[in-house]
Amino acid sequence: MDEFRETELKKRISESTIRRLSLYHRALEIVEENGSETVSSKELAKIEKLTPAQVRKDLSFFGSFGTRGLGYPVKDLKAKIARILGIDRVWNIALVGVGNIGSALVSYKEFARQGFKIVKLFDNDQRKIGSNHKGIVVSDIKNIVSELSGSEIEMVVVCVPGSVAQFVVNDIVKAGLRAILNFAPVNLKVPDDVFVRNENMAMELEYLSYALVNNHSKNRVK
Amino acid sequence: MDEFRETELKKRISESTIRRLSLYHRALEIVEENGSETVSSKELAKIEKLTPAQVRKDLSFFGSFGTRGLGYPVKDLKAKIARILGIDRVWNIALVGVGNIGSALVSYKEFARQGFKIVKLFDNDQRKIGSNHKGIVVSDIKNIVSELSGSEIEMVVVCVPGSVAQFVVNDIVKAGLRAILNFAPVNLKVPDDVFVRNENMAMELEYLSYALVNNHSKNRVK
DNA sequence: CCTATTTTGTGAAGGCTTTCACATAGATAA
DNA sequence: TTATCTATGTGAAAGCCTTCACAAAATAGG
Ligand SMILES: NC(=O)c1ccc[n+]([C@@H]2O[C@H](COP(=O)([O-])OP(=O)(O)OC[C@H]3O[C@@H](n4cnc5c(N)ncnc54)[C@H](O)[C@@H]3O)[C@@H](O)[C@H]2O)c1
Ligand SMILES: NC(=O)c1ccc[n+]([C@@H]2O[C@H](COP(=O)([O-])OP(=O)(O)OC[C@H]3O[C@@H](n4cnc5c(N)ncnc54)[C@H](O)[C@@H]3O)[C@@H](O)[C@H]2O)c1
Repeated sequence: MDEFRETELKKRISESTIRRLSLYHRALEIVEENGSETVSSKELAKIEKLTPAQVRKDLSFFGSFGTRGLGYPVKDLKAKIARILGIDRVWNIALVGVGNIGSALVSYKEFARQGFKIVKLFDNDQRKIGSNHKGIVVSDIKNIVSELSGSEIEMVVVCVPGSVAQFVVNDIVKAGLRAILNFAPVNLKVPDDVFVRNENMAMELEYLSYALVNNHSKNRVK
Repeated sequence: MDEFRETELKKRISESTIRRLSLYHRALEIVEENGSETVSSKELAKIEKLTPAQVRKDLSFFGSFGTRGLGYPVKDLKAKIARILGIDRVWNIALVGVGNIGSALVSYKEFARQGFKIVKLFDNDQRKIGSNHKGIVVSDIKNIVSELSGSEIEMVVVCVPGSVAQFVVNDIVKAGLRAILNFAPVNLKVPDDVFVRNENMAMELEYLSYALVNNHSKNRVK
């Protein structure tokens, strides 16, 4: 039953392919709501502004999910992508730094619906420790290693200031966790077997700035 | 004086190069704080976990900024990258949807320090319209087209629910704006000359999920 | 001034990703 | 059953990006 696990495949799957799988999954939710039983690579591509060939190629790395002349079965493909991404289960998550952005994430119910459950909060502010956020009591950051070690938590969202993010991450690694979503604008140093994804909003604004200044339009006249 | 504007260069600059320029800029701030006058491609690469060759290649698209045997002048290179990215000025920004994530962004002072000034807020909730957030009175979304048209605002951050994001964006485009940072988990349809960057946190969590499930470690044993 | 050392800038090579294009297989209809 | 149509799956080609490797340029030290 492990036919989609990458470790058993010859080819390395690229990061962009995995990111697009997320998009296909999202697109399939839309198609499913519309009540369609099947969907073509062309339709999926249109929803996420990609090419049909890209969609087919990406999916083909993991198997033959479609039917020629018909397309892909919506429910089935969605389940298969969920399985590939590992989102056919619940992930328990801890969040460190219950400030502006941390609070916003805790209040966001959609994550839980998608199987990403924030179940533990940490902070170092005495006014916050012990207080209740959306049913979760904020723990003292001092205890993070012992509270995460051997717990059911496998991912951590880091929402602390950049100046302390590396220290917090060192503790997360010490506790044996291997997946970190980082909002602090710093490059975190972690061992090779720990996965870090960065959310860098300033970088996106800077990209927009560059695009405007350089008039990067696709149909600009020279 | 426009020697770094892409429209005047032969080569197309890749998206990844521009994103890395943001990283170099951030790294240069660290180096500058350390008091160094010059910095090598090796040092810059180390800070952002890239290769020295990548750093040199990226910079070489825009000119020869370094001195052989010595490295790059920190202050000067930082200014040059800022100019390339268009962040050697202030950008006035509007934010639509003053909810969980929108409020967090408004409260984030670092953006203003970097030249990204949120100067206008919009919402459709009567309880929020007219209220004051960090010194800005929330405007009614009904007036967005007229209030943005011809204003000093050139970028918009979209923090509304996915179900209404496209409608809000249609108005932003109608008002003549061409740069959007979108937090809603939908693929926005815009004309070719409008730039959209998406912040998709669920996608990053899904990538972490995939990495954990597939044990994607760089030094894993087969 | 000369030599050793450092580090840039850059063609070329290599590697990776996307797009192309079509054989293939199943659907649909008569 | 046969013909027609549709859309997949996939090698091959094209395109793009990163890494290599080294000449060139400048420093530093004697
Ligand atoms: N707020 C935004 O819109 C935004 C945007 C982009 C990036 N970021 C980044 O996200 C991070 C958080 O930003 P924010 O605006 O929420 O800041 P914030 O100051 O509101 O929140 C930070 C929280 O971390 C806690 N904290 C500080 N040191 C800690 C420690 N050692 N251990 C545990 N908790 C600690 C603080 O008590 C606070 O609750 C920062 O790195 C910031 O640069 C924020
Ligand atoms: N909060 C998070 O952590 C988080 C994480 C990932 C993605 N997102 C996305 O960000 C967006 C905002 O999320 P949130 O948690 O802040 O939601 P929220 O409900 O707290 O805020 C949404 C705001 O938009 C306003 N709004 C609704 N319709 C509007 C309209 N037509 N015009 C103007 N304003 C309107 C609401 O009044 C509200 O103030 C959503 O698309 C969500 O999917 C949020």
